[in-house]
Amino acid sequence: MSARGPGAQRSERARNAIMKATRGELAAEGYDRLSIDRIAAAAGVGKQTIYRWYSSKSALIAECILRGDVLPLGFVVPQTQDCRADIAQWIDEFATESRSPLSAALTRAGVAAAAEHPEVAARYADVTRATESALIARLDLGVAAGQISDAMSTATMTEMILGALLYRVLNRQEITEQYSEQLLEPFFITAVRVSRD
Amino acid sequence: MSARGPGAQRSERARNAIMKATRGELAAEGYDRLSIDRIAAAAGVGKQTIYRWYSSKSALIAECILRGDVLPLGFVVPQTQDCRADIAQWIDEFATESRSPLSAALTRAGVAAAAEHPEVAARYADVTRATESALIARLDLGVAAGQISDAMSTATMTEMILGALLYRVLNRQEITEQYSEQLLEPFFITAVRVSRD
Amino acid sequence: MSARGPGAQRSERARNAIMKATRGELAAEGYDRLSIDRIAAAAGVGKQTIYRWYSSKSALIAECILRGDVLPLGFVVPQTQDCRADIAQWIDEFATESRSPLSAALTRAGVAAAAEHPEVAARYADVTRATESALIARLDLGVAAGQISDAMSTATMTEMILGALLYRVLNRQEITEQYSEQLLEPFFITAVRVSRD
Amino acid sequence: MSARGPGAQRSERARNAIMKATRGELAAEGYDRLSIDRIAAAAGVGKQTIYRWYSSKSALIAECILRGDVLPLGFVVPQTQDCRADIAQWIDEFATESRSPLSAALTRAGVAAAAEHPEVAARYADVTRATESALIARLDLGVAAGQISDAMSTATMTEMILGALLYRVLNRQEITEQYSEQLLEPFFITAVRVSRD
DNA sequence: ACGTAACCGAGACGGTACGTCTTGTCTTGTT
DNA sequence: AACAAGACAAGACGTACCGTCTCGGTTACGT
Repeated sequence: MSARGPGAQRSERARNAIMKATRGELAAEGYDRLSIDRIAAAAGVGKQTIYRWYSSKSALIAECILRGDVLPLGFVVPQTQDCRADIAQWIDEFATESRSPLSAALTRAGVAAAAEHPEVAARYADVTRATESALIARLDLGVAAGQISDAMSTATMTEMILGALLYRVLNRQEITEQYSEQLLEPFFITAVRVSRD
Repeated sequence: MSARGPGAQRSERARNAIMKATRGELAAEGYDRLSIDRIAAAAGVGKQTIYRWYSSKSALIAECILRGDVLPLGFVVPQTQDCRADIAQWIDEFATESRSPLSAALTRAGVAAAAEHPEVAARYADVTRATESALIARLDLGVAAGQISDAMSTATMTEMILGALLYRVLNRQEITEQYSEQLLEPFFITAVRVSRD
Repeated sequence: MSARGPGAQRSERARNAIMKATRGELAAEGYDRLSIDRIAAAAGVGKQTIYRWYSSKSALIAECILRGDVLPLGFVVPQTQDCRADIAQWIDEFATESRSPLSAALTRAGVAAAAEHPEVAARYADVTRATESALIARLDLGVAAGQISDAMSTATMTEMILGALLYRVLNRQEITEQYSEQLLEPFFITAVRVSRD
Repeated sequence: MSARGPGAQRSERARNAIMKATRGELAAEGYDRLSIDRIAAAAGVGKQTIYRWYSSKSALIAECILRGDVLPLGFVVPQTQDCRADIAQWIDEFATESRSPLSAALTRAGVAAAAEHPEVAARYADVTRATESALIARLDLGVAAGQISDAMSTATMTEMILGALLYRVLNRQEITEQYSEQLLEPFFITAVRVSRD
């Protein structure tokens, strides 16, 4: 029946159960207060199975983040004609997700973990880098199209946008629609602005 | 004259020693891994003396933040004629402070604590609010003086600036001078920009 | 009259309240689990007032025992013509008292304290010695009257009787009337016995 | 073969080390003043390993008593022709053991624990019951052989003897040879006595 | 009559030990 | 071999008391 050779193969069932349980614990309890025993019990898994694959609590969270289970950054940046609308849509998706208490709790837990542990921060950076790159690429196109001023680096723009969004989540403030819109205001050369000048 | 009933008075020496030791632990170990036993020992204080006044580890960190011992936000925003230079100077001071590993570690620990615990977040907000208000006030003057576009809220500008700065600290990236300068670029109406339009 | 210098006199109210509260704690909680803090609170007294007069928990219990508040040994041994009836009556009084759960608990607590602390044992001995002496004296009269065999020491008889009674209290077994009567059986020369031989 | 599911089996090494360390603490410090932390350290065992198997300090002492580590009652009652000599020998063994300070301290600690905690008292009773039964059985043979008066219950005789012996240990008085001998005097029908009547 | 000294209730202090919880390792038996 | 279960050593957690010290305030002697 089994396609296995000698010795059991790594159980994908166990891996997924661990990830799911970790995500649940992270959301419910936060980063500290998270208990490996509880994760093992919830996943129906022996503790050693966790420690076999993850050397520590931080490594476990790191993997969780890397899989995209924690930070709500997995949205695709659209590529229409309208640069501002594309970025705005990505921000809206993030904002919408962040309004779910569970997702916000996960984000905070992930940030806390990254703040505390360099190894988690490294994984965290892998994920944010992907998102940053996508946003930067889209903004670069906007610069090329003359929709965005080239007076500042698009990388810095991205950090300002992501920074402001995370700042709101960490401070437990809602990311309203108006707020989202305002984030783009300073970067785009608008008709209104041009005409006013 | 005394405002309290009978019984020994609270020892200010103990309180200060606890705060100082807590700060040291935060910087050295981070928020989790922080040990009350070690703080008590370092402060030369009984554990109960800590627990008498702070109901939990989080409450202790919260007080530490409120006293301004953790986040490097205590700088005064200058009030010269040049709005951009004033804000830039505040950012430079923050950036300089953030280059100290100890200060960066403290900031990360504080953010992690705030991310995890609403009560810490509340204290954290008390402190950041003061800084935000000062920056907003200065920016508002800049708007009035026509140095800044009124197309977006100064509060949002402030959050974008602080968000970007914290984002760098959390990601363990240095806040370079160029980065600092770029943060102001999108908000100020410059001669170059005007002429280009 | 007073041999003391200036200053407030010892508060008899406080002393009594402490003794009463100690007795209550002993009966309710037993010897360990007894808390000076709780005694002070129950007595409406500062802790220092307890420590001023009693150097330790044991000294406090010792005083409590010495005042006759703990062991039910304060009964007078009657002196009628009938030695056996006199001793039997004393035993009955002890037995009756020992059936009160509170009194039995106090006795057990006192024995536990004496077993643990030589200083308590010394006070305990002061109290038991008085009782032993009274019983020995009455038994000696019985020996002189030919009612008791002189083949063994009356002191040992007394220890066997008290030992058996305490053994029952410690083991939480009731001291029944039959048991009390049997305790005297081996020591008295009875008509029945003489005639049978 | 195994009656248990998967998982590590209870470590007999740990159990024995705990018992040994508890006995040591009991003798050295007495029942109160006994510290679980110290026992764990002395036994080279985690505290949780103690609490996993013993719900409380009292339960730990109870087990210690049940294993015969505390009360010196493990001697066999001889069965020769001479009942008085048999009982006398058992008493002598107890008396000899009780002269060891360590053994006396253990006895006092055990009695104190039993006096304070019903659960300890129950285990204590399990142990004393075995000894009582053995003594009663031997005394019953003596009654059948006409060496002992049947005027009183042999159970009560046993309690008087054990009570007197414990009374001496608790009061920190030595059990001398004369004292031991006198304990048997009232129960046995001697030639002298018969002739006197 | 008044100051001085010992008392008092209250309660904060530096500590010890508690009993619980979590971590990461190790062992046993099952799949 | 990989797994679930779970015992283990280590040690941090927050709680309860300990015995000492300090705070204001209150007697009650001795001058």
